[in-house]
Amino acid sequence: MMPPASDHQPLGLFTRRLGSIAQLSAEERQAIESLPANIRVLKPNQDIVRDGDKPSQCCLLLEGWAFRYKLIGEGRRQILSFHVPGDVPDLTALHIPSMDHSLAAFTKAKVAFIPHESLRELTVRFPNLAAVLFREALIEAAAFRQWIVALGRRSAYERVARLFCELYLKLEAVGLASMYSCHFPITQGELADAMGLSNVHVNRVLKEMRGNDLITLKGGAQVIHAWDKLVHAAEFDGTYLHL
Amino acid sequence: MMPPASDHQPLGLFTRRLGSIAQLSAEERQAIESLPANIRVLKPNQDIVRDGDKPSQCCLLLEGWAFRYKLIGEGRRQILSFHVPGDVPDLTALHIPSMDHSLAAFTKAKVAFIPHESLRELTVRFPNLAAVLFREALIEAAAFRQWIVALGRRSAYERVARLFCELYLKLEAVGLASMYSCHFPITQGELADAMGLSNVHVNRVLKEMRGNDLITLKGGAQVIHAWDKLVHAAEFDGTYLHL
DNA sequence: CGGACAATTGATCTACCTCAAAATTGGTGG
DNA sequence: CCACCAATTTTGAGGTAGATCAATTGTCCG
Repeated sequence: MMPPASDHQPLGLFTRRLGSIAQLSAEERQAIESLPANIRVLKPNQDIVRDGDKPSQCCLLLEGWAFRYKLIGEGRRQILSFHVPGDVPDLTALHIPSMDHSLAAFTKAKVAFIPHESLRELTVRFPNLAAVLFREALIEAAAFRQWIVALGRRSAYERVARLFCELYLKLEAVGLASMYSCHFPITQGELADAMGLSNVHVNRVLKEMRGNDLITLKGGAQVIHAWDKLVHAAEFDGTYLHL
Repeated sequence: MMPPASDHQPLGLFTRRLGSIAQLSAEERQAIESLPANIRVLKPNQDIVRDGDKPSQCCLLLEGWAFRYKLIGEGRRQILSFHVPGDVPDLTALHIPSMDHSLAAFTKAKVAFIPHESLRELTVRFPNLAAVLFREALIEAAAFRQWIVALGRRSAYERVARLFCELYLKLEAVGLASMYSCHFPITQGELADAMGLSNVHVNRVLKEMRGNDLITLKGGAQVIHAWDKLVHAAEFDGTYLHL
C-alpha cells in the first residue's frame, strides 16, 4: 500500500511513479524532489486547465482523482481519461502550447503545480528523465487508442467492463485498490460521458452486470466479484498500461 | 508542392517534417540525414508491424499512405489513424517495447526503416531532437483525443465530416492536396472501420453530403466543394494538428 | 471480356436514446 | 436524531440512428 503523499515531501510520489517506469539515479531522484512545487487543494469538478488555455505549469496529482474532458455543441461532453495520484495529467502542455481539452479535479483533490520552466531545466540536465517522461506520454497515448477501439467497435456492456478493468489496475498500482475492491466516485452520468452512452443505458448495463455477478457498486465503492469474467467480457488485455 | 522523396536523400523528408515543428541546426539536419535507412516498397494492406510485435526499427513513410488498426473479436476492426508521407507512424515503439495495435501500408507505399538504436543515439547526441520527437508524439495523442470525442459524442455525419477536414489539412501540409482536392484512396468500408460505423451507413452519409454539395468522391479523388460548410458541420478546429 | 471488388439501394431489425416520473441515497442544518 | 433537499439511481414507454441482410449495379483492371 502506498501511504498518502506527505506535505514535507510531496514530490516523493513523483519519483516513485517515475521510478516504477525506469531506473533513477540518486542524483535524478534528488533533482526531482527539489523541484519547486505549489501545493493546492481543489474542490470536486474544479477546473485545473481549460480548453484553449496556455498553461505555464504542470499539475502532479497527489490525492484524489482528476479527469480530462471536452465540451462540444449542444451540451455534449466526452470524458477522455480518469487520473489517479502520481499522474501528471497535463504533461502534454509541456511541449504543446495550447490545450485542446480541459482538465479538472474529479473528487476533492490535492495537487502540486510545477513550473514548465523547472521541468524543462530538469530534462536538459537529465536526458534520461526526458526519456522517462516521453515514455509516460506514450503509455497514455496507448490508453487513448484502447478507448477509441472501445467506443468505435465495442458494445456498451463491453465498454463499461473494459473501463472497470483499466481503472482497477491503475488504482491497484498506486495502492488505492486491493482484493478487487476500491473507492469508486464515478456517477452513472459521468460513466455515460466517458463511454459515449446515455446515463439511462449505463444504468441498465450495470444492472445486467450485477445480474451476472460481475460487480457491485454501492456507496461510492466498487467490488469486482469475478475478475476473470470481467476481463473476458471486456476482451481486456492490460499490457498497454505497462504497469 | 512537395516533390516526391528522392532515393538519394530519402531522409530529407524527415528533416523537412521535423524542421516544420522546430528550428533545426545544420548539424542536427546533417545527423538526421545520415541516419542509416533501409528503403522498401510495400503493397497495399501489407503489414509493417503487428499487434504484439516488439520491433527494433521505426518506419518513416516516404510515399503513399499507411494506417494503424486493431483487430478484436468476431472480425471487428477499428482503424486508429491514417498516415501520410513524412509521418513516423510507429515512433511509439521507440520507448514502449510491445505494440498494442498493428501498422500497415494503406496504398502501395515506400518506407524507410531506421533502427531504434540509431534513433536513440541521435536523441542522446541532440537532446533538442528528442524534444521534437516528443512533441510529435504529443500532437498525435491530441489527434487521438479528437477521434475519441468524435466516436463518443458525434453523429455519423459529423464524424465523417471531421475526418475529411483532418485528412485534407494533413495532406495539404505535405503538398498532397491543394485547391480543396486530393487523391483519396479510402473505400467506404475502410471509412466505416475508422468511424465506428457500417459500410452501408457510411454510404448513406456520403450520399447526404453529396446532396448538401459538401464533397464529391469519385475515382479515388476527393473534392471539397464547401470547406466552410464542412468545417461547420464537423465543428472542426484544426488547432490540435499544430501544422 | 470476365472477374473481383466497391458502391448503392431496399427492407427490416435492434441497441441505444429521449422523455418523464418514481424511488433511493447522501448530506445538511436544525 | 430527524426532516428535508438535491443529486443520483432506477424503471417504464416509445422513438431513432444506425446495424444487418440481401440484392443489384457500377468500376476497374488484367
